Amino acid sequence: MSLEHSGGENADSDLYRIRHSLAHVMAQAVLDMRPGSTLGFGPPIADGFYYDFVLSEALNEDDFPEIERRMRRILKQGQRFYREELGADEALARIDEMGEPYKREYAQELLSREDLDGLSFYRNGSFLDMCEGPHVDTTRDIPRDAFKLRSVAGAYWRGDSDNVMMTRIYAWAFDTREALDAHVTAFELAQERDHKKLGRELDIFHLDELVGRGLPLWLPNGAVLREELEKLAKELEFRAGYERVATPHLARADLYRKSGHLPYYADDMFPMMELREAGDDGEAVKEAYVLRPMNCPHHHSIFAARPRSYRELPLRLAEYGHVYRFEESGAVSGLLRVRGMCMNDAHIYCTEEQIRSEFKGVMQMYAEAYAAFGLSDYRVRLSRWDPEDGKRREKYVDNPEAWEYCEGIVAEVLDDMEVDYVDGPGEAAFYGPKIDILCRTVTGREEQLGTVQLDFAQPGRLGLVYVGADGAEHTPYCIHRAPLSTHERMAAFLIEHFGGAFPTWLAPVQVRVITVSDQFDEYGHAVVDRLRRRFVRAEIAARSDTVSKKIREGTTRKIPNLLIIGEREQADGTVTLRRYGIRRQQTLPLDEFEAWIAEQIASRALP
RNA sequence: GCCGGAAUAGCUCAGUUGGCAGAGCACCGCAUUCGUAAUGCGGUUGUCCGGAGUUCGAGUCUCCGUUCCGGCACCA
Repeated sequence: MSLEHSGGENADSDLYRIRHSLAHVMAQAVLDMRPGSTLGFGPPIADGFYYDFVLSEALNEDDFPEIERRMRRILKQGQRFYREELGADEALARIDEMGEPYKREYAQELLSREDLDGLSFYRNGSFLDMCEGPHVDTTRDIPRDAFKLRSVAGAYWRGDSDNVMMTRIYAWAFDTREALDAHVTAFELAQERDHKKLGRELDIFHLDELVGRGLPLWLPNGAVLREELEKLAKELEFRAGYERVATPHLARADLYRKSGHLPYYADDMFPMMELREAGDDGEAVKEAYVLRPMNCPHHHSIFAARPRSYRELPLRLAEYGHVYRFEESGAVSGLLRVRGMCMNDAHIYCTEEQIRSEFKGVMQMYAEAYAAFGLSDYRVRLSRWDPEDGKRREKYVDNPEAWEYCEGIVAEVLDDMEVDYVDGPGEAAFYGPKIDILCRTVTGREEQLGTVQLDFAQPGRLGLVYVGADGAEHTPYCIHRAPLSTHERMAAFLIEHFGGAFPTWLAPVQVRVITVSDQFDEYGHAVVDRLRRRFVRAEIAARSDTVSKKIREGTTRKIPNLLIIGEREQADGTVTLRRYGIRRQQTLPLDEFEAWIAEQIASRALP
């Protein structure tokens, strides 16, 4: 059994043994219910375990109570775990007896790969598994009330889509019932922050079957988020010496042929638009266009539009560019994976000497942007090519020296800046290594947010050159970067990160005025007018509801600042401020509030 | 794309063996003019995801498709 999934637990720990043993117990229960099923892997994971099966008859979540019942019965029986070590031939014979084709495949691989003399097996009750262990002594050592089956899912044998699709049953497992309950409660609480749920409740985006899968409609509140993100990016990029460009969402297919994208990525693009013309021998394609899946060829075309001098470098071309990718149907999800998106893109054309400082500049931009969100829970990955991976080898530009050189530069930058990072072999772009910023969604899935990529291939392929100080032509390097990812993915993360309670600078509605009765609406409107004149997104709750009702409504909409206005406030020219999540409120002169909120917004203060 | 599940009002959901499509919230109207998380009364709201089939009769059963959810694979 694979021990790759240590689940954050030491393999010798009690919890690891419990989870690992429960996987066997669950497999025993499932095999009892579905005789003739065969086994894949069944490792412990971060919050429990799973086991993969090729089932003789499908199972679904309705079967969970029965599986759990059988598991508890096994635990009660106190089945002892027996370890047995067999020599290579004996082991294979044993697996054949078991009738486990996938276990046999893996056993053979282990025996050939790892110079092992034999393999170990564990038996408990009627269940026998090829497994390295360790396990508990008896099933009585496993708490009966600290596990819970979670979901049933499909998973390819050994993670390869060319292999059989197995059925994976996930379960939570802990060492006490309290730990399990705490985990389940935390999980359910996290579901409340799901960007799909909050996106609907807070009127941020809408998905319409008729518009198309993966093509979100941004509602007024969502459009504000986009604008604020774009404002932030433009400020950071302006200060860092970027120039803005604007380019069309589509291009002639020839552009993508020349860039080399088309032959390799046609399947991931929307189908080509072909303009046909009648001729002598029927219709012929006159022109073909593609919806662009990336902005680079457009920006490269701007670079190539006229002769470039080394004096212009580094040339930094920035654009929030719309791109369209035909993501596979099963991949599309909320705002996280979409088919039409708007990317915080830029391409930096530079000399070899400038690579390091430009890369550093982009890394600093990340740090500044993420600090503005208070986003600190992310991992940095150095994404390299993997020349060993035969299946993927063809997707990389074949130039081992360039790979080695560029990966060296990127690693050097990270080391120089003392950034902690994880290694990501096989995660590179086809044209070069990259640094990716990975964040976790509320459901625990890790996704790539920002990226910086060092491209040693495309400029040459497209014939981009600049004239150097020596009067000769040179090929520039290109850095592709998207620190703020796409609006879609960034918004998804920020919605979950803030649980929908955005800081004032980012909030769709920054201030809502609540009048105690409509006698004070006139003053309320005056307050709103003054705030709006300073570009504060303020509105008035002008309904004849009770104050309680309006406060409840403002709070459930997670509006950061509620202003209560009644007789006292009107008489004194003050407002009473009730901030989101803070029960204590304060009354202050309107002037003072105006200055305060302007400062909150300008400084992008966090709550 | 693959495995499993789901789709009923704007939202959350109920709908029995196939027999008149419902509730709460939201929305609209009227009354209320209110000081800190739901004022009262009344009303509107439907391609029961789409198409085909079975049936005297389909929200309910069957088939095909679409979309969504949980995963896997993919993510230039």
